[in-house]
Amino acid sequence: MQNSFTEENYLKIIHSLSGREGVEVSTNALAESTSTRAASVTDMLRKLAEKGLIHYKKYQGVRLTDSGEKVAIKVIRKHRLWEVFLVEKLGFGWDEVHDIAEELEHIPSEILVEKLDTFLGHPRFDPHGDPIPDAKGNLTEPDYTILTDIQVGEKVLMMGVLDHAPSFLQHLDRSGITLGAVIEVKEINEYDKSASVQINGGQTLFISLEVSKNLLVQRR
Amino acid sequence: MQNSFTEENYLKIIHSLSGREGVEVSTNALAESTSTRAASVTDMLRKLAEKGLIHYKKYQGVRLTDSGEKVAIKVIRKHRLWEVFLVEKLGFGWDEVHDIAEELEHIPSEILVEKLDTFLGHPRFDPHGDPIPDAKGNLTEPDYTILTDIQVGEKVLMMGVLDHAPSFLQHLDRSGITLGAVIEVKEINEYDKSASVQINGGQTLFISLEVSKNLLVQRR
DNA sequence: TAAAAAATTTAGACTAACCTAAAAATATAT
DNA sequence: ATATATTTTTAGGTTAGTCTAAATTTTTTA
Repeated sequence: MQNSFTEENYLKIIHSLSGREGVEVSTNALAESTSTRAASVTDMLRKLAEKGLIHYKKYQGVRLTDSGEKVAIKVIRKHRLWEVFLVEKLGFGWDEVHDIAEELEHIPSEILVEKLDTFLGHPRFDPHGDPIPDAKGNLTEPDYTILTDIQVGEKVLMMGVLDHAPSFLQHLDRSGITLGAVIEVKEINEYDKSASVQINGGQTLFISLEVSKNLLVQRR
Repeated sequence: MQNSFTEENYLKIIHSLSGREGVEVSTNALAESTSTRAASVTDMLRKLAEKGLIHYKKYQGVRLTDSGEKVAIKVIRKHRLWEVFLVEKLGFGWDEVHDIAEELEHIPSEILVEKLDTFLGHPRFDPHGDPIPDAKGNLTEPDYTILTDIQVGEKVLMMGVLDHAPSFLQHLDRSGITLGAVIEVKEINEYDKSASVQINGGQTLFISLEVSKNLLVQRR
């Protein structure tokens, strides 16, 4: 039995909100993320539970079943592959692709996804540094560190972002902070935790705590 | 105001059923093509008329308005561009792409279509030989001739198909009849109008009237 | 630990797109 | 030209996904 566009979205959002440990997701959190009302979420949760896609006990929050997890990961795989296509092949900016990929991710056709994956050369990461699950549904989260956890003097590689908002990504573009950039933390301001960082051994710039909190980096 | 997936489909089908002269399309024909019941079609026609997308008088059949025509042509442009993508870039066969393109054609984003068009090198025809409308909505039908109108002794170029059914296309594949092939009509059987044709100056084969009726060719 | 606040669910409605059955309009045939 | 057949529309209903308002459960606070 096929899942609807809307059902797929709920599963994807439950996946992302429940994090790596598969923690319970609240009705209100889902209402917020789906831009609907809590009452609508409750209706949908009952349906998803009946289909065996989520574990759901009234008032207790919700968690994906193995079968729900599978569906969610397939959607995420499609989303991220399409994002690669849009950026690498069509020349979109990383700040422009999210909404279009939200639509493309629901196109149903296993063969399409696999041919797209091959066409793109089996990319491991999407344009925001998020890992792309493989065809079997294996999704291995890289051990990224948030920039706020990096000490003064350390040199790290910029590997991803937590916030995918266009305005944030555009801000990074203007600062010259791209995936793969080398970031050296020169100084941290005790008062507001803003940082002074050097990009690729060149330009030094100040970044606010808000920005640091959303940058995923890797020690080398 | 945005049109729904379903509305776009009705407009596209009205376009194709009303042919080049913009003839009236009947409710029953639409019910057939949309795989719904006539009563459902009537509901949708009332809605499309209210939106100014069709001319509709009860019991009189239906015709696209200029604004409906614009929407239909945009959908057709997207459908055909995606088909080119699926065949040229992803390696699908021309018999495999229709259903997937039916989904992709409804992805909303003007920029996406234009970037896709550029990526594909502004193709003029889709994998079945159908012309692709340009960004301004100009759709010029080439002057194809149906193979049944070709006389014995004439040499023509295979340029398109009327029937897009996978089984028909696969039959052509097995016969070596591809777009661009040179077809020379060697003989026409008076009794059943089947023909004997030579492909690319090589193999000679017999094709039934049913096949001839669905082959679009061009005199040179 | 009882009262207040917050979160969640239930009840009842709405819209889009579909359905069946019956009525009305148009077309065909005698 | 009237009777019959066909086509189309109307009437009333269904499902998915949403809503608001009210009721219920859980959590927090005093």
